[in-house]
Amino acid sequence: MVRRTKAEAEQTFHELLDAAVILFLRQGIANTSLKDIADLAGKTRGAIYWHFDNKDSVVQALWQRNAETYHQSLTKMASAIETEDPAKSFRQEIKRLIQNLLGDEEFGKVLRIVIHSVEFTDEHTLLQNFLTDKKSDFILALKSSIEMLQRQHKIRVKLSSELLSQALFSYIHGLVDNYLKPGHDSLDLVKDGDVLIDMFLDSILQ
Amino acid sequence: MVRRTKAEAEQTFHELLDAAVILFLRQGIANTSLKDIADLAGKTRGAIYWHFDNKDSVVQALWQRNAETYHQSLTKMASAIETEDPAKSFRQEIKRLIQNLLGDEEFGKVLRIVIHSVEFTDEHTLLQNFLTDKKSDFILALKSSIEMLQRQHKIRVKLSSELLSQALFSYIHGLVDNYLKPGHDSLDLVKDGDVLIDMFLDSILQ
DNA sequence: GGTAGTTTACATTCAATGGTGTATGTATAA
DNA sequence: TTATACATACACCATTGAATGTAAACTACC
Repeated sequence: MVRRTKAEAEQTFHELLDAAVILFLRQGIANTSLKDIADLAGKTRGAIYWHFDNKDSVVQALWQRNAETYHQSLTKMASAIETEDPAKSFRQEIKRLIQNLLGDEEFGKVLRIVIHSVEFTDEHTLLQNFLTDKKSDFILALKSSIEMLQRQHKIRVKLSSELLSQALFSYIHGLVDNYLKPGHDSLDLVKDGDVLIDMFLDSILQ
Repeated sequence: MVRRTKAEAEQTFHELLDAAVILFLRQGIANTSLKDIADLAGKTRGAIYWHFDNKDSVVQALWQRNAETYHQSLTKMASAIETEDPAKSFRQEIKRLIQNLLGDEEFGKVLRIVIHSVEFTDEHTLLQNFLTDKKSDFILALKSSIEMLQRQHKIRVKLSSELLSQALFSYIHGLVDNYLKPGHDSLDLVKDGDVLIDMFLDSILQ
């Protein structure tokens, strides 16, 4: 009924996203209608269509709100480890990545949604391409870092940077997936994250 | 119109599943209606509701048709590696697991569907529980095998069997996920699967 | 600095469709 | 003759996107 101030509008934007997170986690993306989200946020679908194009764009907005900054810092990993002891810095960066996930609950929720509720099919949607690009960014950052370490002879394995980055990404992704998946015989990254990362890195780093 | 013979009925059962696979991979589970499946199979929804309870039960039937035997053999891993050289057998079993995936296209497709199209949410569905149990079976098989190897002092890392099995599962799952995900800068398990498995196992096996 | 005009931030309504589960029909195999 | 393997028909609701309405916030102007 009432036109809101710019600040209020931004708040409804966030309230809509907050509601979406709750419902996506609880009942999945496919099983959540835009009306569900609007209802929980105390708004109408009109508000949703004002702020977003459709359901996929809600998910994308969630990423940009709660994950994009972490993702950005991640893509700068290669230059971040140009220190006296790049191998050690590399270790730290990987662990920091996990710590970000553990320390920021909302980030974890968005990751859960993106990993466990977004369908990846042959007919790519805009959202799929968006997320696939994020994955590529991550792998590329790992690859650049690994190449830098290789030049400094800090890598003991004789595999290509391409393969090593894929392997490391797969491992991290697997750990995170396993950690975030509901149904709790999952693993406890809080307790064991550092050890698990160290184990893997020990096998490839000098 | 016509009542089919038992063999014909079994064939439509498979034709329905085949159509479901195609559509699930192409456009996702959520975006595929039962009518879509029936149409592609040249049947009607009546046929689907005769053979299955709902869409989720179609997915479950897919698993049972194309993945269950592999899964079964997998759960017997612990006893399968009770050989002269259990560490070597363990390596082989893990690699054989990957080879199964690479060698059986239909198995790969079902894995893709299960990994990339089934939503995992807080409100568990029957299908989710079904699949989560399969995951647990896998991890348990790894754990038993690892404990057996530990008793024979074949494990060099000092981590618990629980942790090691979670780590190995995560790695394998991550590799497979990465391999099966569409959008091809993915890794090539056909070429590099063995090397990637060896690298990981080298770091934990004597 | 008050006011007319414009845009914003939604709410409401509309139109159309699609999808599900079930119930019922039916020819044939068993 | 009965149960099977579907096809057909029925009833119903959910969801989407767009179109329209609207009051208040903001802007421009005198």
